Amino acid sequence: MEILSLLKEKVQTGINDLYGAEADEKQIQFQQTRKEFEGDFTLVVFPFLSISKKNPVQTANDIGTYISANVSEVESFNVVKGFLNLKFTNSFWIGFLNRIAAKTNYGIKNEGESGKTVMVEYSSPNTNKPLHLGHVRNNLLGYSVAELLKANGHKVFKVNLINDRGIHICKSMLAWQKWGNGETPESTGKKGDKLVGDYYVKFDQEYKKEIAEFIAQGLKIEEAKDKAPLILEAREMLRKWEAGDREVVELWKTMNNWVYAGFDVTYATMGVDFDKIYHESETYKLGKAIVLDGLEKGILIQKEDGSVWADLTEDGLDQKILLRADGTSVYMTQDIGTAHQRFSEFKLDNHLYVVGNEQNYHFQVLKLVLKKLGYSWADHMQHLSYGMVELPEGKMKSREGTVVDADDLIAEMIKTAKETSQELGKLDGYSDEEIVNISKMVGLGALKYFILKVDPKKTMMFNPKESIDFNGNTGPFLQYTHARIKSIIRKASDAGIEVVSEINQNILLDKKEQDLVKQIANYPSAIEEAGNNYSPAVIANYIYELAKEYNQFYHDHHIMNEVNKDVQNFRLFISSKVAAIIKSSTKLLGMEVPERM
RNA sequence: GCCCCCAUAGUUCAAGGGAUAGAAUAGCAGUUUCCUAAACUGUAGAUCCAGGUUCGAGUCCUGGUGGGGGCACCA
Repeated sequence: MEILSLLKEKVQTGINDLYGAEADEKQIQFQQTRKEFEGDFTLVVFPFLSISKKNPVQTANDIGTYISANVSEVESFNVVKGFLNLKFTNSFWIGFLNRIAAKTNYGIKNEGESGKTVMVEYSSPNTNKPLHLGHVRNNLLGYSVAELLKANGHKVFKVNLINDRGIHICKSMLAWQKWGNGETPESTGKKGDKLVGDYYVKFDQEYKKEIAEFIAQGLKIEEAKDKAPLILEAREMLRKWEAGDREVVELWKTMNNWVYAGFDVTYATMGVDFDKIYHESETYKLGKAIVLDGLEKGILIQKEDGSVWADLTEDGLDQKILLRADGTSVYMTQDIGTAHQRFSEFKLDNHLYVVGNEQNYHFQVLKLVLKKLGYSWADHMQHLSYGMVELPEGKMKSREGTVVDADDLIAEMIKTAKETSQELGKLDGYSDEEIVNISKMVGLGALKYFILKVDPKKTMMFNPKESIDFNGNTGPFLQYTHARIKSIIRKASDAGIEVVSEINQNILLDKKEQDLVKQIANYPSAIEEAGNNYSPAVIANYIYELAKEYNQFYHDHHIMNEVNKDVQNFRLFISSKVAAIIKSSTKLLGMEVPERM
């Protein structure tokens, strides 16, 4: 808040006046006053004791006296130990509300306002199997972070780099060729990504059988894995693909298109989108020229077999291969190329990669290699390294059938939302269309909030046996709060009462009302903090606090029955503001909120 | 073997070096002639262990224990 910078300034001059010494800006720490104490903002005075040469209470009293005399917005102060609690005047808070009254998009900056452009890469799936819960976290995070960056005024490009080539795709293709009997999504009624995924699993099963046979014949595991006919065939298929073999390329196109159609459905239900989609089949050769250039300049090294490496041992890391002996690229080479391509194509101030923390080392190396190659923009690459989603029995493993399928999970959430609504009788008398819409909003809202409220960096736990809650600190709680407010506003409107655009300066706010107004005032800084930290969790926590405050206010105060018109106007006004903030903040999490539920 | 990350109520999550470590859920006890009880109120319950730095440590440092991830001419 603007008032905070004013306070900091006054503290500085105050300390100068009182003790004749300069206070370091960093020493001036304001925090929100805790609920159990009287006040709005609190200054921690411990850092000034060496300057004041007095005890904490005396020092706090000195500064408090100075501030309340010199800042008209400060009504009173109190001191608890080394903490100076400042209380603002009633009219300060009313004034604040009147200042934001006309703002239709309070707290949100316009995209482009900051003058910065950011690229956010997220999702980036493989085309050999359907999306699972891990991808869901990635997608929701990527989407939400992109929205947060927009809300902070940046121009944002959302991009997806689809991994549509490589040995894993060939495995699905080969299995389909051998055992598919010409099955298609149409003939089976299966989603394309599911169908292809089934053949990926089929390959693995048959491959394992071959390995087991070889081991029974006395081969070592490594050797068996390397010599199994299926893997040899898959490699041959990859070779043919790279050589442009028509039949293989045709099959590859067909099956990939099945997968894309399936992904599109999942993306659409999750509500995520992209400004641009890259395909690895088109980018995997990028980077080779850059690497060869680096070799020529002596930044990279070449081994006897002709392979090219980056030597990072001086930086405490290993050597990293960048080109194979046969001159082909590896993953890292491609990332070097795509990064270069993007920074050349767009004027990017920042490039964020939303990728799991299992790839921390990869990104560390990527940045380092790019810097060694002399690209200063490498410093503007950020890895949003998010934690894994774990199940009670540990990591999800597709081979062991413990993956939580994205489509199944979403469908389950929507179904539960519908059942819960019906049990509570919430949707009685609603049209089928409304019931479907609201169930979708609530089910997805529960899922999205559940995932996004956790700090992205942390590993999170999901227990499929316990369905995601709809009570307490949940998405539906926020939606319910919104719907309740909308209901009041409708009732008011029916009674001929509209939300006012200015509040009477003379009404007195009680404690609960002040708490609510303070939380409203925190919205812009919550958006900034969430953007700076790439953390939707910051927003999630903020909305929850806001909704909780509102529900308490709602419980204790009447609106329609309030006889004092000014007070009624005020309560209707903050209700409407809270609803607007819930709507705009949940949107940053990719959630929708219903008008009623 | 080497490197990185994590450890908070029974459980799932919060806490920019600052006050008495917050919520939710599960448990217990309540609130509906009153704008939606998917709500509200009360109650009980936690910083892995041992040292250290600091006026002050869940947060920083060292060591240990436990868990996860990475160390491929896979992507």
